[in-house]
Amino acid sequence: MTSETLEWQEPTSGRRNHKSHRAIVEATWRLLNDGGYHVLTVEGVAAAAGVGKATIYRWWPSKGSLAVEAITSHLVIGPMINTGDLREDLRAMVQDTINNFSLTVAGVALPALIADLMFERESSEAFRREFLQPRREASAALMRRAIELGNLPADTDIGLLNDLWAGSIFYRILISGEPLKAGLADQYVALILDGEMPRYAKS
Amino acid sequence: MTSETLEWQEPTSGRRNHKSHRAIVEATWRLLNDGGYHVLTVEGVAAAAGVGKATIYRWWPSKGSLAVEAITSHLVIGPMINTGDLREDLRAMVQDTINNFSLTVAGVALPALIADLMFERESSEAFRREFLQPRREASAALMRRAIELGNLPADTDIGLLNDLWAGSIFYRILISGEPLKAGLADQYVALILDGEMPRYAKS
Amino acid sequence: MTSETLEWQEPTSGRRNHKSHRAIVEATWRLLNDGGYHVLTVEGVAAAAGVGKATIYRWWPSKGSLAVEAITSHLVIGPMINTGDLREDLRAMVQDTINNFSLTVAGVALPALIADLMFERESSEAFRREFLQPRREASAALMRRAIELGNLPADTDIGLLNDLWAGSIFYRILISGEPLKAGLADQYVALILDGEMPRYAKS
Amino acid sequence: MTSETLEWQEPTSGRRNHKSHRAIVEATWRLLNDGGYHVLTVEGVAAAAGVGKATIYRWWPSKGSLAVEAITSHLVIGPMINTGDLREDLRAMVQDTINNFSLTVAGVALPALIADLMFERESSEAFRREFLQPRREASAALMRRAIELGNLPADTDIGLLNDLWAGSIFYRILISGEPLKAGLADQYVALILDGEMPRYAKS
DNA sequence: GAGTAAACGAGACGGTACGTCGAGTCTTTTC
DNA sequence: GAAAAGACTCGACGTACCGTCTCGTTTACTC
Repeated sequence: MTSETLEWQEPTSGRRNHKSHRAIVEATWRLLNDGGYHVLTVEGVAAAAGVGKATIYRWWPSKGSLAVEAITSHLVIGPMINTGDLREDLRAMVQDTINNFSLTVAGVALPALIADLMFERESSEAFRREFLQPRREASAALMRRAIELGNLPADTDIGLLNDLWAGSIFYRILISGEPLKAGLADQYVALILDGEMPRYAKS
Repeated sequence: MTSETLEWQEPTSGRRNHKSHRAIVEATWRLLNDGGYHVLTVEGVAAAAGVGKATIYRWWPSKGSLAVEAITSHLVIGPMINTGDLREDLRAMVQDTINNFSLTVAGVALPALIADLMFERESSEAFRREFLQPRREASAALMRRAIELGNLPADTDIGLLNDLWAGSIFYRILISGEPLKAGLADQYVALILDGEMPRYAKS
Repeated sequence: MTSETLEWQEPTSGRRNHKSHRAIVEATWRLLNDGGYHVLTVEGVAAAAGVGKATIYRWWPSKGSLAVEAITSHLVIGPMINTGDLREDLRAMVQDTINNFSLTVAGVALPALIADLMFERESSEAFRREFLQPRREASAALMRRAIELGNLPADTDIGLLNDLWAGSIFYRILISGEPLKAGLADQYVALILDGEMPRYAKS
Repeated sequence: MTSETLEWQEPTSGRRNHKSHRAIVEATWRLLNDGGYHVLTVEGVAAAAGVGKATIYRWWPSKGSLAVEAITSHLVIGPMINTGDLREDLRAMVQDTINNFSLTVAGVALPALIADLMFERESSEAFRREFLQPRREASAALMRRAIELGNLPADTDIGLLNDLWAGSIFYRILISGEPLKAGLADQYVALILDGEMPRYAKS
C-alpha cells in the first residue's frame, strides 16, 4: 500500500461511472431548482447531464429516487452551532427547518415527491433514512438536553413533540398555505421549553 | 332556514347536464378509492362516467379540480355532536381527522393532489375553502369555547394551535410514516386543554 | 341529391383525418427517397408530417405497412401503352420493371421492407396484393396474347415464366449486385417470345 | 492432399482466440436457427458464446458480417455428385438451391441480412464471394458442359441463364411467396437443357 | 309544438414523456 | 496482457395521457 492508496477513495458501487453519477445528480438538483419537481423529467435530466436515459434507469428506479438523492445530498442540516445555549440552539434548528422548506426548492418539491414515493417502498425509506431521520435525531438531542435541564419532564414523548412543531411547519407550507410569520420559531421554542401555549404576538 | 333555501337550486349554471355532472364526480370518487390519485386519469373518468372528455374539461379546468370536488363532496366533517362536553367534542374532532386521513382515500391522494394544485390558484383556493376551512373553523369554535371555560388564555393563537395538532397528523401520515397510536387523540386534547406536554403512554 | 354530391368522395374510414393521412404517406415517401428504408423511422415520419406518433400507430401497425402504402401509392405501373405490337409492349413492361427497381427507391428499400414484412402477414399480403399482383397480372395478359399469337404453347406456365424474368431482375439488383446491362430487356423478350436462350450481346 | 495441407493452419490471423472465434460463430448460427436474423443480437451472441461484446466487435465489424460467416461456414453446396449425367447433376444442383432457401434458416434470414449488408461494402463483398460465387461457379461449370454436349449454343449468356433460375427461386421464396411445387426443378432443367418453355404439369 | 343553439358522446389529433431495447464504444477487473 | 464483464451514449421503439379539436346527436329552452 503506497501513500496514494491511503488517499480517500470515492466509495464505488459496482462499476458505476462516478462522473456520470455526479453529472446526473447535479443536473437533477439544477432542474429541481430551476423549475421544481413537476418540471423534472428523466429525459431532461439525461439531456442536461449529457447522459443516456438508460444510464439513469440503470441506477435509479424512478424520478422520485433521483430527486431523493439530489435533495439529500444538497440540503444539509443547518450549522447546528452548539452554542451551549439550549434555547438558542433550538431556535436555530426550528428556523433552519422553516428556511429549508419555505425558501429552498424542497418546499415546493415535497408534495409531488412524496406522492411519487408513496408507491416505492425502497425510495420512500431512503428518503426517511437520509433526509428525515437526521433532522429528527438532531431535534431529539435537543429535547434530551431540555429534559436534563428540567425544561421537560423525563417521560416526554420526544417523537410526538418533534412532529408537533415540524409537522405544523410542513402543514402551513404545503397544505394550508398559511404564511410563516417572523416570530414563529419563538412560539415553538416557548411551547417546547416553557410549555407556553402559542399566543398572538404582542405587536 | 329561509324560504330561499326551500327553493331547490342546482348549484351549477348554464345548460349543464346534471346527470353527467354527477356521473363524473361519482366516477372520480370511485376511481380515487379504487386506485388513488396516481391512477386517476381524465380519460378513465370519462370512460367510467360514460362521458366525453370534453365535457369534463368544459366544467373543470383540471384533474386536480375534479378531485377536489369529488373529495369535498364525499368527505364530510364528522358528526360533530355537540355533547356539551368540550373535552369530548375536541377528542371526537381530532379522532375524526385522524380517521379521515389514515383510513380514507384522501390520505394517500392528498400529496399528489396538493402537488397538482400548487400551480392552480383557483382550484387550490377551492380546496382550502371547501375542505380545510370548515375543519379549521370547527376546530376554532372549540378553542374559543376552551378560552371561555378558562382552559386557554384569551390571546391564544388559535390558528397555530390548530396547525400544531392537525399538522402533526398530516405529517405522520404523509411524510414520516410514523404510526398513529391509539392514545394519540388524548395526547392532543391534554396538550390543548391542559397544556400538558406529550408523554409516553404509561402503558 | 345535388350534382355536388355526385362528385367523388374520398372514402373515409371512421373519422380519419385525410390531411394527416396524406401528410404521413407523403412524408414517408419523401424520407424513403431521401435516405432509404433504413433511415425511415416512425419518429422521423411523425416529425416530417407534423403529426403525433400515436396518429401513425393508430392507423398503421408498423413501419413496414407504412412503407407499403407509400410505395404502392407512388409507384404506378408504367404507361402500359398498348401499341398493338406485342413484342414492343412486352419490352416496355420489362424495361419498366427494371427501371422501377434499379432507379427508384423501391430497389434499395425492398430487402429491408421484405424482411420487416416477413413477420407481418397482414402487411405482407397488402404488399403482394397492391404491388406485386397488378404487375403480375399485366405480365400475364401479355403472355396470354403471346399464346394467342402462337409465340407460346397454350399450356405455358405463365406464372413461372413471369417469375423467371421478374425474379432474375430482383436477384441481380438485390442479391448478386450484377449490373443490368442495356440489352437485358431484349434478352428477356427473345426468351419469352422466341424461346431463345440468352446469348452474349454480339457487340 | 499435399504436405501443406497436413500442416494444420488456423484460417484466422493475429492473436485471435480460436476457441472464442468458434464459440461466437456457433452461437450465431444457433441463434439464427432459433429465431432468425431479427432475433439475432450481438449481445445475445456474446452471452450465448460466453464472450464479451468487445471481442465480437474486435473481429467482426457488424452483426451482418457475423451472420455472413455463420451462414457461409454452415451452408455448404450440396453433394455435387458428379454422376457424369449432366441432366441429373443439374437437377441435383437446382434442387439443392431450392432446399437451401426454402428449408434452412438462410431463406428467412436473407432479406434482413442483405438489407444490413447494403451499406457495408466489405461484408457485402464477402457474402457474394463466399456464398454466391461458389454456387454461381458450380452452375456455370454445368452450363459449360451443356455447351460441350450441344444442349446450349456456344455463346450462351451463362450468367444470365443462371440468374434466371436462381433468381426465380429467390423471388418465389422471399417476395412473391408462391409455393415451390414438386416438379419445379425439372421445369428448370428442361428450360436450360432443352430450351423448353415452362408448362403446366400434365398432372 | 318546432326550431335552434348548447351541450353532449365519441374519439382523432399534436404533443410530451415514459420506460425498454439494442447498437457500437469504452473502461475496469480478472485470469 | 488479452479478454470477460459490463457501463456507457445514442437513438428509436411503442404506449399512455394530456388538453384541444372536430364530428354528428340529443336535449331543452325560446318563439
